[in-house]
Amino acid sequence: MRLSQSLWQTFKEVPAEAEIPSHRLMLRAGLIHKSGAGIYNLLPFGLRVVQKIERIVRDELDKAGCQEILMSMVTPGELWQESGRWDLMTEMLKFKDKKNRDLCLSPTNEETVSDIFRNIVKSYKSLPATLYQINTKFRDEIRPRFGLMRAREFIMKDAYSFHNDKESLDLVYKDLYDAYCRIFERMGLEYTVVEADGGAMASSDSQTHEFQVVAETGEDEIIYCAQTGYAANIEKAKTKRANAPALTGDAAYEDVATPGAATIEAVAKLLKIEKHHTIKALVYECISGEESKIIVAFILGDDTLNEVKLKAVTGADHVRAASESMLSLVGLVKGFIGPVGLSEKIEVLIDEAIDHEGLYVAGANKADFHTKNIKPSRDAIHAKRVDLRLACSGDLTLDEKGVVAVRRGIEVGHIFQLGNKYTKAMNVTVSDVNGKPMHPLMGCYGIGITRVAAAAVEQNNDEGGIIWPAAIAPYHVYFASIAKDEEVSKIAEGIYHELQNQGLEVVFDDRKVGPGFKFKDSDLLGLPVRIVVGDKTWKDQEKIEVVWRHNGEKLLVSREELVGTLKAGLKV
RNA sequence: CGGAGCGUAGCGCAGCUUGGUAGCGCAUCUGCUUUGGGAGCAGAGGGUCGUAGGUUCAAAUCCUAUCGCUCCGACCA
Repeated sequence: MRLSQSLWQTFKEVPAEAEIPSHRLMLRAGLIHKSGAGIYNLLPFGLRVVQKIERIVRDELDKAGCQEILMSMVTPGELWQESGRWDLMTEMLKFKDKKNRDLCLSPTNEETVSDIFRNIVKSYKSLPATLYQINTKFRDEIRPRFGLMRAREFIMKDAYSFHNDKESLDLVYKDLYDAYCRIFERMGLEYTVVEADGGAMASSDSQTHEFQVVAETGEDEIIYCAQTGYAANIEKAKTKRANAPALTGDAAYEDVATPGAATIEAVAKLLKIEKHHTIKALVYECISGEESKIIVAFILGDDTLNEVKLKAVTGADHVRAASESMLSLVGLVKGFIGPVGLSEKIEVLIDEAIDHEGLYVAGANKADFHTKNIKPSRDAIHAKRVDLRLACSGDLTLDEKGVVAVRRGIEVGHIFQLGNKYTKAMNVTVSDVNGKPMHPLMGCYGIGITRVAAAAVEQNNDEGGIIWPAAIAPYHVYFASIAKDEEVSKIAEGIYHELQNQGLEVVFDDRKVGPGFKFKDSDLLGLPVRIVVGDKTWKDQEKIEVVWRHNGEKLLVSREELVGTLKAGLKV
């Protein structure tokens, strides 16, 4: 590919809108172009990256026995009404056609694939079956951001499997898990597989894993233990607190005056105790459908509540902190809420990190008073013990064999066991061995293709620009011809053709610009290797300069050695 | 949806306080000279100052409304 005849423009200056490295660099390197909030066009080099990613995904999924299909991007609303998600999926872009029929742009495709499946598959003998597609998705995110990282329109690979029983689902789930590992390994990305929360997609107790590309700018927090290998999304992570023993004894509880001490900080200071010897009350409004109820959650004074866990425990669709007016409505005094003397009508949860036999200080349920020597097993008998605390750096794993740390990650893949949630809702049945209808079990498996491209840049860049892993780089070689001499220019032309004939993907920079300009563009675009043919090195020693982008290693090779050197380094 | 900020040439910005001929750098085009880390000189093209009202002799500038974009939060498979 000749740059002199290509549509490619790089930018020295960064568009003000771009905040994170991948977004900045992809704009500057001329890979993408923005049309609107969260809506991007892929330019030639950007598209090639996406195609490279897709090729790896297809290859591994086909090997894993999946079949590719292509589902319509526009879906009839009735399918979503059937599954009950028409009103639940708030980020779905809905519209009507000329005949006033409901339609939407697919944010995901469980409904469509179920519809296909129920119309085609009749027997248990056809199972298991796994279908996938690589297609554009549209999610009308409340806040799109970071370029391709969280765009509204994006390309996703989504796969769906159908099974007769749990064993079959487990097997295919494992196959896809392994395929995903191979996919991200082949792409040259540093990733972690973490346990995750099923969220709105599946129930919270179903098996689900996220594939997270490790990067500082990631939107997700991951709890990771180097010693034991434990890894989980912080939303899901279960850990143990380290070194925070409770006070012990048998003293009866008693109220103490704590005027104005409405925060844990103030109470601990006033009573000269550790924060983890206090119990903090958090009041939440838990909303399920039309109904909402008030729940009081107790956690240790210096812990943070994990709202995803709360949501899972209460089975609510949404949880949110209760407003002050709601507190007074149910007779709670903000800043002085505690388990003793609390109305039995209020549902109470107590975190497992609180020692049931320990002694704690908590609010006395009246202004300016706290209660000390509260022993949960004796004094908080209405409270249901559940895991609510947000894991944090320094915690121990549950088996106490390792210490965990927090990392940030970009979720590039997510696999779920859906069970029969959708096959039931959509009435998908096949005949079982006895000829009776049964609802197959489902699994679903996603990879954000365009997000992978952004994540790869996020993980691999320096001051000069992008450093593409060879497997997903738009081209293999950046060939800067900086020859002025006509003879040497001809040699460069010859080398360009030779490389192409050898199957190497070459960007031939034959533009009439200075060498510095070409080197800067080369670094910015970030192809794995740059070669340079110039008058000096060629005329003096008939050598070609080879520079590897990832480590800056520079060497001079002869024309005979060139192809071998490149192929060995690129592993192609 | 709550909070903050920004809309002036393709990109980055100045001008706005105190109303009076729309500017700078990069990019683009032409010519000449250059060529191993974003070259130099000379010249050129490109903007109804987001949009719509209003105030005024006069609005990029003041007022009102509206649209768009970005960031933080809420939210998010």
